[in-house]
Amino acid sequence: MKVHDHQLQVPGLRMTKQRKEVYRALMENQDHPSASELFDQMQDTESPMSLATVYNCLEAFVEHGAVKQVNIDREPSRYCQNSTPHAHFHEQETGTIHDINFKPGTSLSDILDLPEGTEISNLEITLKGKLPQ
Amino acid sequence: MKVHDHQLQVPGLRMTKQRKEVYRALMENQDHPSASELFDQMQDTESPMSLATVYNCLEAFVEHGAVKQVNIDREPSRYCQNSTPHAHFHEQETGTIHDINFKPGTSLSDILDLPEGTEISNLEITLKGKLPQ
DNA sequence: GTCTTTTTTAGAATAATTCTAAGTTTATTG
DNA sequence: CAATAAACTTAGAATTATTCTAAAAAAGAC
Repeated sequence: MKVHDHQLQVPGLRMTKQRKEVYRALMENQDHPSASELFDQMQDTESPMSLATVYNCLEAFVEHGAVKQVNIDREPSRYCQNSTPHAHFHEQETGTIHDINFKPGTSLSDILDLPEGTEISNLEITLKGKLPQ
Repeated sequence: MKVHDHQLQVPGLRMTKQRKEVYRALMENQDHPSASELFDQMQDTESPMSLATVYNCLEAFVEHGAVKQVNIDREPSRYCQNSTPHAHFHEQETGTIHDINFKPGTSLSDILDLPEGTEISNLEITLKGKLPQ
């Protein structure tokens, strides 16, 4: 069994060789690549694939909750291997995207004036600005 | 002086008749229209205008901080007359977008694990789900 | 009024994403 | 295993929100 093989599974999803490669690329990189950046990476693997397939794979992962799709402004979607709830910080100077975790024990309803009984199925928090150096 | 005329000003921005109409439409409606919805509305006014102009006007308002551009998923941008910091709730069944205010005295840094000294220039919070009837 | 800058405009261009329809792979069933 | 069905991949076309272009119109400055 190769290193990392145990990670290359998404429950309920058939893992074709294309999906494995896309998933591996996402898991191994800490940045937030776009579909076309992933497509470029895929050309150097054992299973180069079409851009449509990259999109198809990503869509399947997102639908299965294994990957998060990150939309900032009208820029191309980016994809995030961290599927737990978290926020994104978009550093203005570099364009880098950082994951920001919630403080333990807190939740959005601590600061938002939401009616009682609101059911949240999805949330996206994006900050833009400058991180200290 | 007509009703509402006093509102039709954006500091630092020349108010052409096209901009006045777009701004009025945004201020008078509580929904979050897209550029093309605004374009349609503009056809019934005294100064029907091109779609490019609607986009130009909106861009100017957003740059001047008078209007907020709301991006949800990859849907067309929507525009929000509420330029103060707030969140957006996207009701799944109807597609309606509601403004959600912050609880007084709270801020995002109450719940997010941000490094000290972080400068936030912009934030976007979008929730999706169901509001109680 | 003349000059300069800004704005508007129609239409073309761009680009991320989705669609289509055919081919390929994988799973299932007898 | 062979046959069939279902799911996946693919190249290329289509879609579509938005931006760009270059020329005309409007507004402001002098």
